Amino acid sequence: MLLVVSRPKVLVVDDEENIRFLVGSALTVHELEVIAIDNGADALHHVRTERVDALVLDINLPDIDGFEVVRRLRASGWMGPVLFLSARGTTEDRVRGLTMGGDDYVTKPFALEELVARVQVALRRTGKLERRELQVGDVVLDDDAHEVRVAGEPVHLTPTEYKLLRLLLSNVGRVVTRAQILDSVWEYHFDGESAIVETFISQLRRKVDNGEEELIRTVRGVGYSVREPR
Amino acid sequence: MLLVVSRPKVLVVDDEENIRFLVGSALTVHELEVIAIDNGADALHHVRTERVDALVLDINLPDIDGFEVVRRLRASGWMGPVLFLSARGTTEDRVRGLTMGGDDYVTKPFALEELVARVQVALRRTGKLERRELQVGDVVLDDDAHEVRVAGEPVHLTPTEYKLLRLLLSNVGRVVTRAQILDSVWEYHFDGESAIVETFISQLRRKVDNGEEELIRTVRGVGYSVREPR
DNA sequence: CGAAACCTTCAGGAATTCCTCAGGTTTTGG
DNA sequence: CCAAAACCTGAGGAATTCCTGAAGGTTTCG
Repeated sequence: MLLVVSRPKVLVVDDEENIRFLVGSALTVHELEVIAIDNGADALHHVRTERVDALVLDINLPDIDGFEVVRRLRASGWMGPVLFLSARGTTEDRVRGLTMGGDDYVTKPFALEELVARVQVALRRTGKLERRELQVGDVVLDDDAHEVRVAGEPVHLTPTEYKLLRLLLSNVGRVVTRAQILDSVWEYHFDGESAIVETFISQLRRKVDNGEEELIRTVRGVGYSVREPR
Repeated sequence: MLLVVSRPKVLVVDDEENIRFLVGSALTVHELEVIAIDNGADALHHVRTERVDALVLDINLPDIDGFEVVRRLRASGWMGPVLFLSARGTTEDRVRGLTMGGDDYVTKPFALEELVARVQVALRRTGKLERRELQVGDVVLDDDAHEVRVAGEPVHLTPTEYKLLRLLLSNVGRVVTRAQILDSVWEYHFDGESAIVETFISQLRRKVDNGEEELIRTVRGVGYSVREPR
């Protein structure tokens, strides 16, 4: 296991207490250090005086406009990734225009999960966070690139296929029951009669399970499992 | 037989007496040590001062929000698994966003068995609980992988064969009567004339009982038994 | 708005598993 | 030693479970 000497530090800047709390909690739970600030001036000051690895920044701030904050930071040499928050519709075009240099943006309301994921991607791109990969045999699932490779060759998976493969790979050596799959990949909390799991397993196999030794084993009457090959 | 020096310790935090009692009992029955606490502050204190291997945590606590509890624990370096409890509907989105990093959540009302299962899975993932394996001689039945190995080599069993072997192995040194077998493996509650037990015992022997010393002994007029070899 | 990508259901067919039956083998008791 | 009881085991049709392609519906994206 890795000893994390110091966690990546993310500055969350938003004037809404609620957003700060939600985003802050989400990032903290995912093992990031968080500083929450409610205005542009303090944000500027903080980035200039302490190490900050990424910025989550509302565009509409009470004092300095979010874009202006970034402009000044860039001018003073800070090159970290920025994730803009903006209300839907209002500034989408501007955002698109102004966030080219590797920066990103999400519109409120947003899914926390997605925001966390994007922050992590940004931190990994800048080397502040390790890459996360699941590998079994010659199948690699790269969570950052959101990409799957089989024997080095990229393979296109649909979102659901991806989730399913991810679930299976993160349970190597363990059987994943159909109920677990339905619960985790779909949101079914009931055990109805549906062949949907089979259908997707079938598709996954076609895409990922190339020949020789089968990656996804059927455990009759129980579910499916991926076994580490010898 | 293994001498368990110390059982995994699970902290149950919920302000409802009822829930604490139910969850606590269920976990205790499954050989886990349980501490029940009814507020966030005490929970924090306990985790920081004593070894705690997993947390079952209500989100709505009287003092500190469940997420906040986890946030603080993570900040102080505690990395154990957390299973959140939440009322259905109220916070599902937030929960989903905040529990990606290996944490889990169940919505009330929940099935106790499912909760216990999830806690056990979490503890196994973090190495606090051993794999569920039954072993006699060179036959190993791995309940997680749902797999049987003989002298290291995987052997394929059908679901019924698996259930039967499991029953026999979990009764090492004891005779399992035909009635018990019919009752447990099949749903027969009557003792009709049926050679089905013999048939499956026969198949099991062929697959699992490799030569030298027989694993499954016949106890004439009674049933079958597996004896720990010297 | 239209096209493309994706999700879901369904149904026929394939594969596996179950279970009865019947004949053989071993054990027991007198 | 013999007969009866108990057990073993192979075979095959029935039942279950799983696979997979096709088609229709929904969502996403330009």
